[in-house]
Parts: sequence; structure tokens; C-alpha cells
Amino acid sequence: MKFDDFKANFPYRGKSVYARLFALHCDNIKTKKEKFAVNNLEKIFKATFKISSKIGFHEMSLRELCRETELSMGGIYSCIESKEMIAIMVKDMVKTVSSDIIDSALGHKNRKHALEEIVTHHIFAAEILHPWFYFLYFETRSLPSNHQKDSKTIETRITSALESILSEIDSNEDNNNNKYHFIATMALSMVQERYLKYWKYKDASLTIDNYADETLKLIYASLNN
Amino acid sequence: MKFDDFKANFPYRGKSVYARLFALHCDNIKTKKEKFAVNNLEKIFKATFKISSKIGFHEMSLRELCRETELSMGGIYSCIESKEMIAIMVKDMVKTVSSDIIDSALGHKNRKHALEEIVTHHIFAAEILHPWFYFLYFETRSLPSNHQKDSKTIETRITSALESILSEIDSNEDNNNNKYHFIATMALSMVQERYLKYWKYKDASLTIDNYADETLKLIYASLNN
DNA sequence: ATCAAAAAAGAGCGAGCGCTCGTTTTTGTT
DNA sequence: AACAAAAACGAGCGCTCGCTCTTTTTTGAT
Repeated sequence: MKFDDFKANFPYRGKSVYARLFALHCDNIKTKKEKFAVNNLEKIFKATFKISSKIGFHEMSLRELCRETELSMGGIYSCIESKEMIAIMVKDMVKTVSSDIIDSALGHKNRKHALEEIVTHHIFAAEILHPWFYFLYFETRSLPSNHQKDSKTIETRITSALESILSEIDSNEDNNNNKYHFIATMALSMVQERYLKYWKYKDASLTIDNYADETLKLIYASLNN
Repeated sequence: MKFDDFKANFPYRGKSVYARLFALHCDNIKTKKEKFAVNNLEKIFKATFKISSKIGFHEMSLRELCRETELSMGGIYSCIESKEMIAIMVKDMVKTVSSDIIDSALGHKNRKHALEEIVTHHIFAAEILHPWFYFLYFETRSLPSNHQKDSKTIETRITSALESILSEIDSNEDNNNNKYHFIATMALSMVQERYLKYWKYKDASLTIDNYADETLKLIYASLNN
């Protein structure tokens, strides 16, 4: 599947992302009308990503966030419970998206399709939700410890899903135990490389579709080697 | 070269790391006697790595650092210029080590040896100086912007060195422009994967020598594919 | 044992933090 | 146009931050 097809069917895009956030957290959000809340959540998250990508989440003060969102302190606190909760909400969003991808891929009978879907869909999803994935990677340590664990589980699930599919696909019998784990690790590394060093790919000489293809080729080359 | 051989000849180990730091910064360190300064620098950096690996450098308060080092505020400030300077000193150390590796490797006539040396020596150096490399990756954003740039240059130098050697080695003529860059990127990713997710390799079922070998195999498999 | 110099100590400073809450402005129904 | 409810505002609270500076303790040559 190409990126454009994926994007067309991807439910977490634009305003709908913030509408989902509101639906999940409306009990703890003082602003009751969706219209207002969604609009401000968008401002808050976009500003958070902008500021903390440069200086880090903890270094971002709420006064800076006020300036960037053009909201007042009170306006911000009507839409979020606490500064910390912003980071937790990002984690939950990424977790949901990643789980959806894995669950859907694991349903395929054709194991090569399943493998390719996990890899490419993660690359594509992280392209669309780039600031979310990037933020979580660097700010996992800012989370309270139970949420930190939760964040690490996201990675673990991807790696083990890949690992087990790789062992099913491989025709070679004389494999050592580490082989699939190593390849799975490398695959996840390449998924992350793309969204962690996003600026390197801005010039578009390597499109996102090319990137996904190259990554898959790398996986198969390592399997057969 | 195996890890043990590398380690035996690696000049940045144990106390000598802190002695080098003192030599570089003694003009700005109030503590004049090397014996005292080196001893405290060791405490300060070890504590910094311990605390900020869990919660991040900015979240680490100097009072926490006092507790962990068992030094007073004044004691700490006799040995460092400022909190920020701790992070800058880490960056400079990693930069020095990485530059040494690249400069030395580029001297080899045999380009395959040069390639392998850049990769394995980085893996080995990051094993020995693990907290330093780990810290710099996650705290680059805490640095003042000129030092941030400097930190990114470290990565760029590694990637371009690898890229140019790969293009010299490759016998295949019909290569596209991106091929070597992509493989170089992947190689660096694998170097970083090892020190960023250090805990995954603690059980030692995959030794550091094995890891380096597997990474090289991956590089050659991608080249010939 | 003495004593000057160096190191270590830690209370205190101003600044800025996350967050609250009484007030003002906007909204949308009548 | 009037008006209640919701949203937005922002000064101010208690607190912790990085850092300084005076005082006390340790060091090591004599």
C-alpha cells in the first residue's frame, strides 16, 4: 500500500485527532462545549510540539505556552488538567494508533503481508502524526513511571510482533535465537530513524514510499543472508 | 578488532576521563588542586548520568545532585561553572572521542578496514562511555543552540564518512544516489540502537562483539543486495 | 603543633515555576 | 435587547529553581 492510500483511510488526521482527545478526556476538561475545547486543544498541542521540539517539554513554561497559543493561563487550564497530562495524552494517542496497526496486521493470513503492513503502516502513521511520535520518544522520561512503562510497552509490542512473524516466514532452519530479534530491532530502528531525524528527509529526494520500500528490502536481505 | 583489545588501548577510561575534563576546563574551575577536582568531577558526572537518565537533565535539580554526590552546593560549584556547562562538557567529550575514531579510520588505505573500524569502534566506545553517549543523544536539546549544532555535526560527520567509503567499496555500478546514504544512516542507527536501548542487551545473550559483527553483516548484505 | 591557603558547607537571594480563582468578556437563546 | 451560562482572562499564591557568598572545616608544608 502506498502512502497516499494509507493517508486517505487513516482516521487520525487534522481536527479529528483533537475531537478524539476531547471525547476521551471530557470528564476532566472544564470546557464543556466541544467546539471550544477542540479548537483550544489543537492550539495547545501544536504549540507544545513546536516549543518542546526545540527545548524539551520540561523547559517549556506555561507562560511560553500562553504566548504561543494566544490563550490565557485560565484558558489553557480549562482544556487540560495539568501540564503533565499533556504528555500523557500524547502517549495514549500514539499507543492507540500503534495498537491499531499491529492488531490489524496480525489478522492477515499471509504473513509477509502482515510483516510489511506493520513496518509500512508505522512509517506512514508516524509521518502523519510526526510531532506526536517524536514527542513521545524524547519525553517518555517526563512521564510518571506507570505511564513510562506503558510507553515502553508500545515498542516491545512492535518488536515482538515483528520477531514472531519473521520466524514464521524464514525458510532457513539453522537460525540462532537472536537472528529474528536482531532484525526486528533493526526494523524498528529504521521506522524510528525516519521520524526522529525528520529534517534529513525534508528535501524529499527519498520519498516516504521509497523509504518504506528500502526498509523492507533491508529486512529481506538480512533474512536471507 | 575485538572489544577487549579496543578497551585495552582506549584512552578515555575511568579516572582519566575526569582528568582530561579538568585539564580542558581548569581555567574556569575554582578548585585548583587536580586531586580534589577530579574526584568531585567524577561524583558530579556519575550522579548527573544516574539522575538524568531517569528523569532528564533539566528536571534534575542541583539539590538532588547534592544529595546524590554527597557534596554541598558550594562544593559542586567549585568544580563546575554552571549546570548548563555539565551538558556542554559531555558534548565536547563525545565529540572528541568520535572525531578521534573517524580521523584514525580514514587514514587506512584498505577501505573495508576503514568502514569496519568506524562502525565497530563507535559501538565499542559507546559501550565504554555509555552514559556519555546516551546523555548527549537525549539532552542535545538542552544545550545552547551553537552547542546543539555542534552536537548534530558529530552525527553528520559519521554518516558522511560512512557514505563516502561505501561508495568507494561498492563494485556495483548502477547505484542510485540514495543507496549509500541510506545504508550509512542504517549503520549509524544500529550503533545508536545499542547504546540507546542498552537495557535490552544487559542479559549478554548478544555480546558486544556479536553485535558489531551482525551490524557489519547487515551493511554488507545491503550493499550487495 | 602551628597556621595560612584551599576546599566544603549550606542558608539565603531573586527569579520563575505550575496552578488557582475572582473578575470580565463572549456566546447564544429568548 | 436582555440576560444567564460558558469561556477567557491574568494577577497572585506557595514553592522550587540555579546560583552566591560568608562561614567553617580540612589540608599539608613547616
